[in-house]
Amino acid sequence: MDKIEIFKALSNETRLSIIEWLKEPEKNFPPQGGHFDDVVDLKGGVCVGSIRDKAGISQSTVSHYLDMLQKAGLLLSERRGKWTYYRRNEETLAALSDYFGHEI
Amino acid sequence: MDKIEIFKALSNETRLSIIEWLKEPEKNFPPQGGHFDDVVDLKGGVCVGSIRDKAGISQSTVSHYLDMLQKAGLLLSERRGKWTYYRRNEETLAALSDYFGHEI
DNA sequence: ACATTATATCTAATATTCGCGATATGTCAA
DNA sequence: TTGACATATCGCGAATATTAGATATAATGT
Repeated sequence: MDKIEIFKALSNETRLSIIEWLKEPEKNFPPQGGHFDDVVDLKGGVCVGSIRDKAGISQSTVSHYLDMLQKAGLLLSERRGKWTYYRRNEETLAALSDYFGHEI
Repeated sequence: MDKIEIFKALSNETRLSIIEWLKEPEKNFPPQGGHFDDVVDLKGGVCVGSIRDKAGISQSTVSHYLDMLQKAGLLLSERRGKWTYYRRNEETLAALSDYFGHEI
């Protein structure tokens, strides 16, 4: 867990919002995965387009942001057909919360 | 509590270390306030010079860093004669810990 | 095979941060 | 009141971040 990389990733209004929005995906985004015939478990993941719509920034920027958050260990992604679904990496977030509770 | 400003302030190895060092000032820094005749309560504060020595960076940079950390609400400062003593602002740090425990 | 759609990557202009030396300010001691 | 010391501020070039348009890749449907 690279704390510096994590704090840099969180040092931006939009990126911090993405993390917060993804805490309650069904509340903050439209239903996901309606395109699929068979039922797939998206684990609360949200596709890039939905995040882009919510954030109101360009596609390339949101893609870059999601990559930064993933590289920092804050998000996980899974590709399903044409779509990539991003969800929170609760493991890292719990470790971070732990860090603040004890080290800081 | 401006979270973005806080995360920016913590997005630097030296600045994050300063916050950690100041959790246990007597362990990480030489005894403070030896210059004073009468006993003054420094509340665990450490002077800029000691922080500069520990961090191994220039005086102007450490002064700037301490200012950033203070503006973000993470540090408090108190001037005593020629020296300025910096200590943690536990109120903000507790609020931040709370944020991670609940919002994130 | 080809057009369409979703996402990722490349490129580049602009903005911000980093970290230092130089200089200013404030404080004390002689 | 002058000199010495601690800290703060200024100014700057270098490095890095921001953000978007253009383009590439990957998957799907016809």
